[in-house]
Amino acid sequence: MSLRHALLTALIEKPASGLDLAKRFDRSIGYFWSATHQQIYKELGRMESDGLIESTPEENARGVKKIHRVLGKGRQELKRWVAECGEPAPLRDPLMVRLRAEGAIGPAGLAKSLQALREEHVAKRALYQEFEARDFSKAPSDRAAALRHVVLKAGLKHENYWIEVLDEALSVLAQDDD
Amino acid sequence: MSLRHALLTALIEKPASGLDLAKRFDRSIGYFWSATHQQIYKELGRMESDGLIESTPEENARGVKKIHRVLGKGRQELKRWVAECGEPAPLRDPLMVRLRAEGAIGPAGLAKSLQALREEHVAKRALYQEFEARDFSKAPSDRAAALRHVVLKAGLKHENYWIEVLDEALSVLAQDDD
DNA sequence: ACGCGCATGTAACCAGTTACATGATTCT
DNA sequence: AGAATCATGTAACTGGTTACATGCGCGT
Repeated sequence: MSLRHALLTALIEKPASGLDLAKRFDRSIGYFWSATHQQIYKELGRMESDGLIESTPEENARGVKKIHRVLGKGRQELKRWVAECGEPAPLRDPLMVRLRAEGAIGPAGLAKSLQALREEHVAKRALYQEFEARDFSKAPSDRAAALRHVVLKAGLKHENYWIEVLDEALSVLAQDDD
Repeated sequence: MSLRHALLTALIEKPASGLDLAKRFDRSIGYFWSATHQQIYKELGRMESDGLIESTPEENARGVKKIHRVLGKGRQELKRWVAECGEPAPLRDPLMVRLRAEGAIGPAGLAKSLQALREEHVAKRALYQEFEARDFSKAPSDRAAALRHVVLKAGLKHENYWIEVLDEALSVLAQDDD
């Protein structure tokens, strides 16, 4: 149920249309919670009928831009959810399955695709480093900025985690030039 | 589509019944690809009708234990999938949404639930460390074992990643004793 | 007037979750 | 015979993905 709360957060930061949100998700928020425009429209519709946001103009017309604003009930719901105890998020990682499968059936040409994956993560890390240099080169003044910095640093760590794991995997796979 | 391949891997290691698989998923494989028994049964059915595995006895009777074995076509499919280029896995992490939301609406009592989360990750890390001491105290001999070790080390790194991120978040949240 | 890009949406599908149903075996 | 447990399965639902449909407004 996090899409709803990601949207509430984005709309509190600034009221917007569905497409605006989709674009913003492609940048900042989307780096840790991706969503397509279809999903966003559907959820906005539900949020409106649940009374969490208001959307103007009201009519359901295609092609007409609609602006969505968070209502009191929406803020309340977001606050409730933030404090609620979060599950530990059951891990589900195809790479681990792949490594294990390679172990079970023998060399199958994994290395090449791991190399490609590694490069994507290196690129993403570089991107995050740029963001950090641009937005957080001096210590952030307010709490909200400090929290955004934590989120960005988490992204960086995450990319480093991937790169390290891929390097270890590649060094094992290289031992019998597969 | 990874459940299918996780099951193929597990069944190549050793033919088994649905419940056996569910139990094994609760231990080793499930640490990086969780699945419930319902899901497993459904997927095994599809895999059989796709000709990837054979299941004896054939009849669909409740209560009667069935053993599943991987067929040639199944091995082939697994091999194909292992080599195939893997997507970069679109990140989707509720914690980041929470942090950002806290930034947007102000203190909302996040710290307590982050503490709880942190403890779970510490516990899991300890568990993995036990596994490592037990199974990999001396350098693994064969390739398959080396790959399993890489997977376990990835799990460890992952828990460390979480703990570090949570510590950073907690230190920011602590600054205004929320 | 028509084509293009902006904007909103529907429909069909797939993977995963939760709750529940039912048959077989074993132990007392 | 009854209870516990092993074992397999169905049904309803939710969140997310892919493909497609439709309407408005602007530039040429």
